[in-house]
Formats: sequence, structure tokens, C-alpha cells
Amino acid sequence: MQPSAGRVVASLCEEKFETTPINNPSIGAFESALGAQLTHGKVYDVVRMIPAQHVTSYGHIAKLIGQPNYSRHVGQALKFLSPNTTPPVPWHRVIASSGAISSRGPGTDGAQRQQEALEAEGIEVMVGRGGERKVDLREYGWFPEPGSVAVGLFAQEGSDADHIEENN
DNA sequence: AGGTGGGCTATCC
DNA sequence: AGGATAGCCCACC
Repeated sequence: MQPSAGRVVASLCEEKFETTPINNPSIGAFESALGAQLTHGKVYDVVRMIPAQHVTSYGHIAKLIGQPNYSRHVGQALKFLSPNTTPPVPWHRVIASSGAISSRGPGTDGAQRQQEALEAEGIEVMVGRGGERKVDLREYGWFPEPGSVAVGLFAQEGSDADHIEENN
């Protein structure tokens, strides 16, 4: 498919759905500095494609958008995500490539809320002794090839990339 | 201009 | 299986 076409539609979706109140002045600079390549709206669009009971990584979201080195910015976009964003963004389905839920540092409860949200939809989260939370990517991972999903298009779930493969 | 730190990662021990 | 270490790219001192 034409990546350019997908990009156009992506920005359309952005205008339509991007209702996040961006009151932090740094965000605007953030987006413009990226040359509108990786925007919050695109991140949210892709995250919305993650099927229920599946997870993917920050880095893979970045790859699907076409900016493989922007994993940390995906994290930023999710960090600034407003809870009232419509349609909802299943932010909890994005974890580290290791399968770990990022802790966000001591004194924060984000990781625990993420664990609860994952468990609420039937994803098993293993908690280690140090409090580290991990998800089995072989079982729950969703890592479609870039280009195999219509970024920004009206995602038809049934396409092809629905599940990760074998491997051991 | 240089340092640090982010909801990150791939790669080597 | 964990760490240490580069890279990474931008925001913020």
C-alpha cells in the first residue's frame, strides 16, 4: 500500500479524534520539532489498533509509524495522554520490549494501574520479587510487520497481522 | 554549548 | 537471566 496515502489519512484521523487538551507548552514544540512525523495522534491511532488481550512495545509502535528510533517519544506521547481522549486509547497495552511494565520510578502508581488494566482484560502479569511486572510476549505479543497494518486508516482488525508466531 | 534525563532498545558480556 | 553499555532524539536546564 501507499505509505503516503496512509499518512494523509492519519492526519485526517488526527484532526477528527485528537481531542487531547494540550496545555503544556512543551508539547507543541515537541510536535513541531518532529516535523509532524511522529505525532501524538499517530501514536494514539496505532495504539488503538492493538487487539484486546494483546500487548506490544514502545519501539514497535515507533516502527509501525515509520520512525524506528523514536520509541522514547512514544512513551512521551502516552505519558501526556489525557484520560478523556476519545475514542479511548488502550495505553496499557504498550510495554517495554523486554515484556516488562515500565516502573516510572518509585512513588508512582502507573505500573500498578497498568497491571490492573491488563489483568482486567485477561492478560496474565507476573510479578517478581522486586515488584517487577512482566508479560509473556510469546503469548500476548502483537508485533505486526510495519506496512502490514494500515496506519491511520480505519483499521480493519481482521487483516492479517493478528498474532505473533511460533519461535521458542 | 554541554549535561542530564525520559513510561526505550539492541547488543554484549 | 540480569547487568552494563551504546545509541537514540528531544526537552530542559
